[in-house]
Amino acid sequence: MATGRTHRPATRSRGIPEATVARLPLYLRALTALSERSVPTVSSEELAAAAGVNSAKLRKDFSYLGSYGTRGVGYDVEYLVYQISRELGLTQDWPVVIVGIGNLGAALANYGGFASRGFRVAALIDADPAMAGKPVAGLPVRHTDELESIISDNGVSIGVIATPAGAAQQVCDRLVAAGVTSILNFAPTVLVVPDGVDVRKVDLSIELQILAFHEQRKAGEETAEGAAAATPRPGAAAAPAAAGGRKGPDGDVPAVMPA
Amino acid sequence: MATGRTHRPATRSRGIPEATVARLPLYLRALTALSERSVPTVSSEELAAAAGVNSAKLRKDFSYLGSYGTRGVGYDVEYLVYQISRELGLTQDWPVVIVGIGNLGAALANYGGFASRGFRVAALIDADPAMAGKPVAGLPVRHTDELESIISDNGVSIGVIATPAGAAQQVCDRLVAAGVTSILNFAPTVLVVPDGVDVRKVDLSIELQILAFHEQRKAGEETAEGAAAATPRPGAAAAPAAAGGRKGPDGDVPAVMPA
DNA sequence: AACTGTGAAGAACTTCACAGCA
DNA sequence: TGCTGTGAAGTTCTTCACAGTT
Repeated sequence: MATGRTHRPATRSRGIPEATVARLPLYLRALTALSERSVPTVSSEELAAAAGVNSAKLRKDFSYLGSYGTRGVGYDVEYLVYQISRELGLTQDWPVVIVGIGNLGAALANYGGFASRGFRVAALIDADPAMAGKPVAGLPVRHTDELESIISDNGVSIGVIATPAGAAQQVCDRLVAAGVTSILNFAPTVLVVPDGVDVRKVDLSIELQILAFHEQRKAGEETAEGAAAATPRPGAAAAPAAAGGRKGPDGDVPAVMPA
Repeated sequence: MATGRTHRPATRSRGIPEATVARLPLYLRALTALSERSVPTVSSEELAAAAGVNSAKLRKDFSYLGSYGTRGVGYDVEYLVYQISRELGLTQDWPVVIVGIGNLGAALANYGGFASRGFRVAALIDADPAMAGKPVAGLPVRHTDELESIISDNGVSIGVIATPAGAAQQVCDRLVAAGVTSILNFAPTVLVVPDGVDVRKVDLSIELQILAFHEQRKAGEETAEGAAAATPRPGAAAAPAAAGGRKGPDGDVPAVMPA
């Protein structure tokens, strides 16, 4: 999903399809679980089931990485864990900064899934002076003034934005100027970044809206099938006092940090 | 991205492509912003820029909904807000429950983006008896024992799971048994659900891993191309004893709720 | 016999480019 | 003239089905 502007033409190098890259972390998780249970090998069928995809897709995905399996047997779990980790760049340490330590930022700081996969939270940054120094997840919150020095001192290239929408672009600009080239954005805004910078977006409200769409469909099917209020075609302006109500400040995202 | 098992063949009805549905919330957000600034109409070009997509795609997307624009002019903002809201099912009220009130669950409960789009948090549920009654985001946390009655009393059909991985499937089963048919899963597990139930997955660690992949590529290109070390490459670490190391409990997700 | 690796067919999605309407 | 709506072409992703290997 969303990799805003700047998504390199996916060409160059021995390109692995984007869709495949997006599934590698899934396989890695399933494999890690098997590894912990000391399972030595898996078939594409079993692993696919554990990862929630179908086996043909999994085999095709792996074929882009190389021939890491053994016909008639399956894949060596440990070996595959290593190969996928390497392909994803998880065999190295990635220092990360989280900007915006509100509810969400704090949740992210406490999230255990980062450390276990090569990501190290280098610093937590917030614009609220009152937060400065306060420990969150064992790290003292630093003030936004220090953003640039933190980034360069730690060689940070990945930034996580968990500020309110209004502050996101500004924070993004500073991160990029300081040398960050990959951004994970939780703020409900489209970030504009220069070429060469990757942005991925996670939007809680969007996911719910997609669910609502399907939910509505289900409800519709039950009653529909037959008749009743079909879609009121636009034609004229029909739409009642429409749009009304959908106003008001967009609230979105908790966190501190005044624009 | 991820809609685990059970993703209805997308057929039936006057099917809107899944990819289009996933973008409607994006358009809706951009339109809402325009609406707040009292902008009466937009061209596909302008709206596309605001939503971060290209205009041809936007026009194609809208063409699946109907002909809501005016040639030579553009789209009526208010009218389009209404049509998209209706299509997404946001003109009705969706009661939602959040299960697992740890850091993440609390962040979700405080998230303003829900209420402003037709989602109402009907209840916060946690397995920790010590949490029961404690107010979070203005709502008292309820104990898991009450899960079934809360769902049926409020006619909840959408559930959000923010528990640790170990508890997710169990919670999911109970939600489904109680009547929930759409689930937004933040736990790093593949949920198994019966047909007819939709699952969407949001995985913080996966997004970071995808960024790391691209980041690694960039680093590789720089040196490859020939010249000096620009971006301060992250910590070495090589990946010696191969596969080893990647062990240890998967920690993941904060939150309470013992398995 | 069991299971991988992969060409080839098919489906979904995106982009082009232009006809058509206000 | 300006901009939408959409067939058609192009691209990416998925699935099939089977040859190849242990």
